[in-house]
Amino acid sequence: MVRLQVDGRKARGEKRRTEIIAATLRIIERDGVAGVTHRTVAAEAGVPTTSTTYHFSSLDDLLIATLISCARDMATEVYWMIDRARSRGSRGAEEVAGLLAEALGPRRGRTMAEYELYLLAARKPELRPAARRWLDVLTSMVRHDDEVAFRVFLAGIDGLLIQGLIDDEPPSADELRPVVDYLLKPR
Amino acid sequence: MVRLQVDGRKARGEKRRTEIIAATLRIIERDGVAGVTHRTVAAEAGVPTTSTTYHFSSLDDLLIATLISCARDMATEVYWMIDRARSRGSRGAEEVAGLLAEALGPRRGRTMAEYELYLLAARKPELRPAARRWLDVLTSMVRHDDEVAFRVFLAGIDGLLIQGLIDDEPPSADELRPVVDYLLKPR
DNA sequence: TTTGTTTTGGGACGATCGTTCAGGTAGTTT
DNA sequence: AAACTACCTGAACGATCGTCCCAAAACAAA
Repeated sequence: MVRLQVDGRKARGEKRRTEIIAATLRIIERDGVAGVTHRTVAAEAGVPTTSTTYHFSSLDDLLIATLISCARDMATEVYWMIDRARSRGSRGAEEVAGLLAEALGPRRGRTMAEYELYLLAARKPELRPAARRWLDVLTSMVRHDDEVAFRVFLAGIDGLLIQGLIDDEPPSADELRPVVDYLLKPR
Repeated sequence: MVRLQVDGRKARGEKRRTEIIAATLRIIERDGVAGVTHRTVAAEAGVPTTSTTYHFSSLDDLLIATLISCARDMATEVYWMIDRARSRGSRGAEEVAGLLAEALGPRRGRTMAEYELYLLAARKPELRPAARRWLDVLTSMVRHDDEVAFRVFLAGIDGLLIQGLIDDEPPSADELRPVVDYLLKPR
């Protein structure tokens, strides 16, 4: 018989799976990948310890699933960033500078988590497609009048973010805007 | 009595201390910060486990000492890079592109270790001065005709490195040169 | 030599780790 | 109803972890 509704058991399982992933991401934001254990994740998600081993065959599996999910979110955020920046025309730099300041301020933990994905992907090849996704989204959305300038822009964004993470105080959008302007200015 | 020679015991201790730090760095290059334990470090250095706890009051202390030492090496390397790039005049871009390709190729493990320092420094404020040292060296050595262009250059270098770490194959100096050229070209 | 200081290293403690297992529950199919 | 499947979970195992303790060795100062 063809069932239109999904198996209720599988539905609950899938829901818990995503809850565990969300809890893992919260822990990475707070304590880094080093803080991720079956027990800390289970406690954060409010589930028994064995639940994380049931839904993920190993701790590595859990980490990989979490960071892939994180990368997917990042890609869609980049998508909407481009969309907004376009609608603001020549003030795209302001939009970008604002988002960078946000990534280094209120969303600092998330940004650190994303760069831990980067480094984990450097060591685990299976994570690289996920880590590259936001780069791919940007590349596919932007017109390439100048390939080199575009690569400089991508590298500059990454560099500003990672350098901003070790500043004692997160840089403001006003401090970032001239640099972003320089990055976006055609020549 | 004033002794010109150092205490032989302290000398040996200091030597073993640096050996432990070197072993720790090798482990970070190979397995990342996650692979660092008192026992793995001791085995790599060929010393008993308790030796690492004697010379470093905690595992955190060992990590901090290692990454500070790593940052100091990086700063002196940057110093000589600038020196060589200057002596090559307008071909400084070639020098920089070559060093980037080297950092992403043969010295890939070391580069990953350096960025793990970055992320550790993002979470541990006491590491930030060490992590910023190579930026400071560059900043102090280079004439600031254009502050913004210089900041773009620094960010671009960082971005190229971290993006190169998740490439399936490390980029060659030839691929990097146009981007570095664009970064260095005055306007 | 005697006394004091620093380094060395074997052994062990309690804590925490990843993972397994077996029994129990809830939902689906026949 | 029974049979089957998928999810849940408490308990526990062996391994490994950071760290401490203490006696021996090496060296310096008296």
